Amino acid sequence: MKKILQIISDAPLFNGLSEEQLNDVRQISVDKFCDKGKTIFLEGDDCNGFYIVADGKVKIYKVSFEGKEHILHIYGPGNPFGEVPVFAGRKFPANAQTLLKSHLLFFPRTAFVDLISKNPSLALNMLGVLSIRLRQFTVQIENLSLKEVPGRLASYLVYLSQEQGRTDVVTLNISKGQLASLLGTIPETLSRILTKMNQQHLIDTRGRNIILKDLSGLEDLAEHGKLQ
Amino acid sequence: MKKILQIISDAPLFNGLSEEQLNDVRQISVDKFCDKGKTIFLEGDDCNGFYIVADGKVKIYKVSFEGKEHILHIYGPGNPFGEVPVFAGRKFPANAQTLLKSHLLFFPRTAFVDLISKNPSLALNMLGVLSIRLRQFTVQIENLSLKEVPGRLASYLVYLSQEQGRTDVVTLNISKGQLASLLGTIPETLSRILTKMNQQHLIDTRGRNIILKDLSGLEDLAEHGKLQ
DNA sequence: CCAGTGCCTTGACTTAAGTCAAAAAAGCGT
DNA sequence: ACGCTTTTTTGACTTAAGTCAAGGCACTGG
Repeated sequence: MKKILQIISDAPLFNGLSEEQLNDVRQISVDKFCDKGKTIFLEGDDCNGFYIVADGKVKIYKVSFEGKEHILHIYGPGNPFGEVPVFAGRKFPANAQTLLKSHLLFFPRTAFVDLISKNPSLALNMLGVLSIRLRQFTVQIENLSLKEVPGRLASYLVYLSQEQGRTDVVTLNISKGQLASLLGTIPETLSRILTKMNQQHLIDTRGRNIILKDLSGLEDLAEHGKLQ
Repeated sequence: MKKILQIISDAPLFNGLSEEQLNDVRQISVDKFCDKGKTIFLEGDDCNGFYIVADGKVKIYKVSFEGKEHILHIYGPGNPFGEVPVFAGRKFPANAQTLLKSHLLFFPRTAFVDLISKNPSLALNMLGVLSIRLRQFTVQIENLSLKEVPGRLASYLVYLSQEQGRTDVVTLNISKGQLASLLGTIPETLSRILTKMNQQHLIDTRGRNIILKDLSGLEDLAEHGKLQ
């Protein structure tokens, strides 16, 4: 287990804070250890603070009345989540569950708000975090409403390629079922589209490794939308 | 034209600020008058500040490669927009255009960041604004990926009913074409669904006035999704 | 090594919603 | 009130993607 102060100082949210400020942050943090598959909160739950992933993986998701699930984000070490109700009303807007055994840091609402009020740079960092989220959501909404599933998948592969710094091959760090949910579709459809992309020599799937045989073709598909 | 100070003190973003702080805000604001249909910024444009609608109406939207448009928000007096790049990178994530002749207040980036650094309550207000946006986006994403168009329309009507404080009738303040774009569909589909809802005595459309004949039926549809 | 479980793929079918085209209705300025 | 433009509706058709059901694959633990 990494030292808490180390985790905190590595998190983008606390970037650029002084030693003293980091210590203040540490003072108010509370450790929480969760097994895989543990529900952290549910949509509509009252919120009295937010979390940062110290270790492990967490999914943030919505569920329809029929039980269908749409994953909004998957967060790993250093990522905060559940901040919305800290600043706007008191209820969580979505559900959170661990995908792996995880170590979380919990920051109680009032103590954190006090801290932000006293540290302008922490406030600006938090504004940055929320703004980046908003930007990501605009992309997600654009994908959902203006692109078809092949375009969304291509976008995701291109994004992974940038994320992992490779143009030849990418590795999925989630299951294909979860990927389907993240792309706003179902596993069957995702599977069929992967097959089609294989046939058209855009990619070559090897389990969770996907060989990018035609990155510019994928970029094109991500932009213009139509497959085949 | 309302006095600038009045507009500023009415905006939720500046709620609870002192007389002096409001004056500081006013000092850095720049007036901008736009005709109807004027593009304020385009996705990818460099940003050096954000706006508040003083008067008029503005749409924030994304455009697909084929030119199809999805409206993310429609903002009226008191609403800020274009804040994302102020705190996260420098480019606008979407397009903005006036729907009416409008009066905007522009806040230059650096001056505003200085102001926020000195006024914790302004920082908290801005965090609140961004958090509310995030919450709205989670609802939009849920609607797009987990509900069909009838469910989205029903949600919107229920929302309007709450917004306008009436359970018997609501008034659209945008065209049906714009509503279609806001719901992530096209005018033809929206029109067909309105006809169906009429047939099932859920509503009764009278131009831009929609009589809610069965609000609980609409709530049910918004929740469970299926029409007919 | 084999059974068992969960994950992924494939096939046949259904359906929601998009496209294209045209008509009808509603607004708007003169 | 008139003609013009824009918005909305309707119809016939196409298509992307969902549903349901079955089968294959792959990893796990005994």
